[in-house]
Amino acid sequence: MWIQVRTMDGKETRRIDGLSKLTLVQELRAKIHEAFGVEAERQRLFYRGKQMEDAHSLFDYNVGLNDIIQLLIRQAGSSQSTVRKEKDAELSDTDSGCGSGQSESDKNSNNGECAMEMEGQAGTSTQLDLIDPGYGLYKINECVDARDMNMGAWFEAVTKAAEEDVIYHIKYEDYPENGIVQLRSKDIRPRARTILQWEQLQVGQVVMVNYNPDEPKERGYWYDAEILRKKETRTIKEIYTRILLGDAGDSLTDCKIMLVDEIYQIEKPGSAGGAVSESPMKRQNGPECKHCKDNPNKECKQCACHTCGGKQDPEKQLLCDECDMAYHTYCLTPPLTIVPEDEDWYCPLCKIDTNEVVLAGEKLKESKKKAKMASANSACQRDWGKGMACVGRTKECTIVPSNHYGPVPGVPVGNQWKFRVQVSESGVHRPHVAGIHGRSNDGAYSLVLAGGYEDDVDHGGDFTYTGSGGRDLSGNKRTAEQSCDQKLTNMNRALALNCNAPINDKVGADAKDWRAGKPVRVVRSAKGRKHSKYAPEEGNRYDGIYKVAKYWPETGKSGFLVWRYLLKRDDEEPAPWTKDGKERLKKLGLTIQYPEGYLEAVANKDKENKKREIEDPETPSKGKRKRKSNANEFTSSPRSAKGTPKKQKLEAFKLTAEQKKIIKEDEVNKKLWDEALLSLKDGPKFLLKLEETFLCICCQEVVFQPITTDCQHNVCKSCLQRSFKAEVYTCPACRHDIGKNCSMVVNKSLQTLLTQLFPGYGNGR
DNA sequence: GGGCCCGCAGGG
DNA sequence: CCCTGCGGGCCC
Repeated sequence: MWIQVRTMDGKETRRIDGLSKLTLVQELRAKIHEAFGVEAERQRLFYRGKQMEDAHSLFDYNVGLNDIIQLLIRQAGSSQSTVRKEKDAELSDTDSGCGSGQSESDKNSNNGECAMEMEGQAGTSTQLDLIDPGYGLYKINECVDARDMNMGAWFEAVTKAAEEDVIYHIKYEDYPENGIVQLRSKDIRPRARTILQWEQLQVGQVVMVNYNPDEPKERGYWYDAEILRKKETRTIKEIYTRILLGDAGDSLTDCKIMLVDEIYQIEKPGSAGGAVSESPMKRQNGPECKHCKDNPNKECKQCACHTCGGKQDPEKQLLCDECDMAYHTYCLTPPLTIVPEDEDWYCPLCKIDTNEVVLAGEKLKESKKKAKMASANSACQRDWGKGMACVGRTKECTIVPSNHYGPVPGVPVGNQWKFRVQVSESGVHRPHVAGIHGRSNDGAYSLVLAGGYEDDVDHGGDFTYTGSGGRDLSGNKRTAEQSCDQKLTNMNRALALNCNAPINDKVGADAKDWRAGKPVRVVRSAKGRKHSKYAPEEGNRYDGIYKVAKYWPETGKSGFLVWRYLLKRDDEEPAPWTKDGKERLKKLGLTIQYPEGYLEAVANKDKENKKREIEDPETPSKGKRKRKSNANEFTSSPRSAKGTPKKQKLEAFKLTAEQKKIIKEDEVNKKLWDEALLSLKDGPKFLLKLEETFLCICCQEVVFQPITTDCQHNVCKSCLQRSFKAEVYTCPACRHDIGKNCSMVVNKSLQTLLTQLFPGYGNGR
């Protein structure tokens, strides 16, 4: 498998090949060193906002195919705090220290960066008299938020002094030990006090959110963030953001915000007019200690004395230099009477037992789901996850719902994909492995012919198909020999329901009028070539709509009962193996599709193998040979795919006369239509263009019940209503004032067209 | 070539 | 949550 590594500033992105799911972060670092020339020690790696630690694998972090990992480059020869920080990062993961994985050095990071003026006075300072220094935007004793220069998070602070309007002397309310810190005015702003409602949150907006880079599911510190996506269903509300780490442009992309009802508006400098002396409601940071949640009355062996758990006598607690645990001098055996003067002190556990295994085991303590996975239990010697067998989807078809019958708009008969996961992404056949997609009390939407059952007969225009089940799949298998009778349940029942006849689970049924049955999308896989000459040469091909003409139980070759189905083709688009069909494929310029970046990965692998063979020509191990032949097999086909005639004129997408008429009627969207219609020449791709053109900015799907605004944007009626409910009366796309009294008339012409071109797309909305 | 066995996705 | 499954790569 391969991934992308991108520098934090987004300026450089390189792909890293030859990875497996079991690749460790330290191994990845070596490859990044090769690709970027950045030594492992200088790399800070983030995946979905989470910092990656050496001992873990890509699988541990759920890194998927072609995902992006962000690289933050440490300055070479940076101060001790860097080293310290790295140690903390490791500890944060073992959960041995304090806090929600937010290291002590982060909080103190101003130490090295800013001049400090120690002031005897401690404690928080609210309700003090505001003093106007005579210049600048803030008064003395004003409640502000101040940025920590190293981590980029904002903390509640109070101004203590000012020099001109450039430097403010501030004091962090929760970190009196930091003393007085000098900051420039750009790193200070009025204390956040406005919580934004869900409806007020818009894509592109920059707000202040709570986020924890080490433990994204936990409460953390307060960062500025740009909203990238909003997702809302009946039960969930999700916001994905780009976390901004200071003003150097560093950011963490695709960070999911857990606390969506604690998102603050960013106050403009000077907006408080110096009026804020009483602090607004205190914002909550993540607890320093996950175990006791910072409860001072609770004993805690994690953040307080590791022996007694007591929090008293902090000055008598010794910190172990290995595990960072604290021990009262008097809780040790034998007790110490004085604090030792040595630089390093190791606790009894670390001194005796430096075995890391326990810690490593703790590290791998993952989510419940992961714990149940086979790879977590079995010792798993074998490598896996290098290829396309275990990858997840990177896209999802939203143009039609998953229970959609009939063709998927924009996917012509003859469309071909290398892997099943791509077929799933396209929406044509969603299950990853299963042959039938359906619901047992509704019907089947699609099936795949892959030669998995050898009693199946394929004549192209019709074929017989065998149901699923009746196999012993224990041992985590996906297929096996028939070992018991199949039942007409689950997917078998679903497929039977497509037949135009009352359901019968005893003897099956014949359709009265087979064409009147529910449509099934049929995909043929190259695996079916063993038995069928209609199977494609490579990958999986969409062959159009079939109907279930009849189904019946039968004793299969195995001797067990199986359910069998006769399907007949009923599609106007010609089948890919017919003369017409072949011509059409040419006209549409259809070629097999590979996952993004797949061909490069194969090419790189090929190169690697060749190189290895030159370096080591005498001992080509069996494994190497095999891999090489595989790679060649892959690379040869794409070449022929690329060789398709380029100048061949593509068949344009055809709109009906009526559709053309309605487009003219949709005058308010003339500009958009004019541009979209230019893509008619691209055939089925026209629909993709349309999808893009009429995407609702709120829900990120094709607009449903569209309202066309004066500013010529199209938004779903329900999305706009939601916005109005929150008393936001501006266009979600451009902020143009729509007016409270907007009548919200649905653009009927547009709705008619979209329904025709994307049948069923609004179902369930 | 063939057995083995992994996560993902979906339904129930 | 659990169960199922006409993929697909590893390794003998």
